[in-house]
Amino acid sequence: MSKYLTTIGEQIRKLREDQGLPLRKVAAKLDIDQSILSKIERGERNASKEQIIQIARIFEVEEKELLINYLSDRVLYDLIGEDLATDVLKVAEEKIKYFTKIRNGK
Amino acid sequence: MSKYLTTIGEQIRKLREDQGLPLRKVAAKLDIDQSILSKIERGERNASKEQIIQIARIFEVEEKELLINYLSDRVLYDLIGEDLATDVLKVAEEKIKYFTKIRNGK
DNA sequence: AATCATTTGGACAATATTTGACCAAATGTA
DNA sequence: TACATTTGGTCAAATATTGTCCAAATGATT
Repeated sequence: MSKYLTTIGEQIRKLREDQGLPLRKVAAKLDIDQSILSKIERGERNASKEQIIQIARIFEVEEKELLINYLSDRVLYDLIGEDLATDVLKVAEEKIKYFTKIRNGK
Repeated sequence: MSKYLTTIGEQIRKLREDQGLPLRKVAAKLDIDQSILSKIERGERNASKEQIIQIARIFEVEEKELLINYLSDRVLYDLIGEDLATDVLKVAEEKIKYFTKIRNGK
């Protein structure tokens, strides 16, 4: 079972609540309004990559862990309602393999 | 070897050139300026999903074939410069499986 | 070379989307 | 009740997207 089967928003909310911090405090560190953070946690707004990195620092978790969850959510967002979604991801993987192979000299 | 190891733009250009059509003609059918189509083919601009569907009709190819290439390009665009790209795609696939399972009752 | 068709690049305007502040209402808690 | 926290909605500013238009570059033909 992967540890990523949750949205980035849910993950952030859990981190915050586990530390017993109010939106206000965390939002202040991120230099945004608390209502924006509330919306990010509920998936109503999008966080920027920079904000995700700051959040990783604030809660002292691996940047990578949050980024993977964040980016995979964004990828899925592109595919909302597409029944081709699974095929698309497979092709995307092939392309990445192919292009990185090319980049590293044939 | 997959048939998708090309960008959607390259694929469109190939379809057009194989039929010996100028940008002007195809652009007219799409109701956009030829320079825009030129940019789409070279990956400098993005096509809309509706345009991709029209293009499939114009060249009489499977909508699905173009859409998969189109969407996978968009997915990869989100991941430009990310060395986590492969991990992200794997997690995205897991999430899709997971959520569609949820949707279909448990 | 001259001409004509095609393609490309860049400036520009119009439109749409994103981002965040702000504040009031709702909810939770002591 | 009183206080803290969270949420929902409106608004303005900033940014991104989309397409037109036209001139320059490139390619093909005679």
